[in-house]
Amino acid sequence: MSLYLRELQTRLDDGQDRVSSRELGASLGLTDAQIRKDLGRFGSLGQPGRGYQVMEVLKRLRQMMGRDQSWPVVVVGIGNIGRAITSYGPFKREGFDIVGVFDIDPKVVGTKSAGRTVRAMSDLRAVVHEREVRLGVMAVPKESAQSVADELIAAGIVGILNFAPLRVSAPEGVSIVSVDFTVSLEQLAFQVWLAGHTEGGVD
Amino acid sequence: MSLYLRELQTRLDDGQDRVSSRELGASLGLTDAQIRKDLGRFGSLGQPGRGYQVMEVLKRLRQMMGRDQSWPVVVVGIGNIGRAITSYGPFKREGFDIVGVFDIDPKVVGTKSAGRTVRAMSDLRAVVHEREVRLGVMAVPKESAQSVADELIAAGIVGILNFAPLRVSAPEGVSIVSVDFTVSLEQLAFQVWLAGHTEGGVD
DNA sequence: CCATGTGAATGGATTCACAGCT
DNA sequence: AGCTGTGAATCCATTCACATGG
Repeated sequence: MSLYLRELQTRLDDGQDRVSSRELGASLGLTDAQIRKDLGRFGSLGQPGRGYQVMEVLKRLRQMMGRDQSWPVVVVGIGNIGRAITSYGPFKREGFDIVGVFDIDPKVVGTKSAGRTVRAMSDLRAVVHEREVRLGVMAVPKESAQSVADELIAAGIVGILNFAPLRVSAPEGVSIVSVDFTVSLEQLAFQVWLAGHTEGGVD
Repeated sequence: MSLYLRELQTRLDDGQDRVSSRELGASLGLTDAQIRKDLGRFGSLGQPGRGYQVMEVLKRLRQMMGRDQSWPVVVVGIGNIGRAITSYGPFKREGFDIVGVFDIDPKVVGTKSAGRTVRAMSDLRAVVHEREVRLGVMAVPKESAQSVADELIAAGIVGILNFAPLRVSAPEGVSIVSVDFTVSLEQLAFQVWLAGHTEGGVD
């Protein structure tokens, strides 16, 4: 769904002010009817015969998705992935503000990552409360993932972006979204494998 | 679907030799019927009254998904994400073998990443042909993403794992899987936002 | 005439329910 | 009893088709 935001933003940057469902569909790989259904959920924004006004829709979409505000974020686990995350440029532009980076390893605490000093987990609760942080990015090895998740939740975090290759469990009211590189690569390998085995015809 | 592989592998490592659809469902967040339907697609592997033999299913699943072989992989773009990828441990275990790392930036070419020397794009074709590589990981800025993708495809790559925040287009027969951190974070933010706004009741 | 919004139709996936095996 | 495999029923999402408005 946030793909809409990206596409509309791009078109706005290009100076486009109106767009039809057919155009959007072509860019996003969807049918025009699908676009209209999706946008229709946020109210009637389009003008029959003219299409949608990019700026209007963008504004409304951000509003509806709570994206008209800036989201403070904490990052836990400053290994290779954690460093990549803390220095990932696009976040800021999209309204995500990294307000603290943490690690459980005392050897890492005190070092810098993308200009930010890595803090100890004992500081987590204070930062979360002070900055009213609701989102946390967790880039730790799978062995410590569940316990770190528990710490995050205990500190008041209610949404975790998890990079560890396992399903972390969380109580009702806490959202988890996982990114798993291996799973993504496997999906890709499967698609490729399928493409190479369907020409011959599977049963 | 590859979540099955991961879960079953974990259970095998724990010394478990049989598993029921209900157990698997609980771990993966699916119903038992769903598990049976899915596994049933690969033939009748379960024994009524006894469940599934973990090793059997694992073997069969790998076979059916083309995962009984090792997949050579090239990585293009040795920035923060590229480095995280090249040093990401779980890949090797799951049968993905990084056989070459590349970058378009001459300043990066010749440096080392996770023990591997970064090579110039001009070497790409030779490596792909020699090692019969079909999969490529692309961790480059979005400005160069499409052109790098084209180079990969021209070199013979038929599956690209894309980390750039845009839809790269590819000809028929080439698979693209995208990982977009911002989109993932936005999904999370949306879920959290939703959870905080549905108790009060949306229209 | 072009494009939206929306009820109806379609298709696919998930769930139910149960027969049959151990 | 416990659990699989599978047709039937159900649900959800996408697509179609068209009436309506610019």
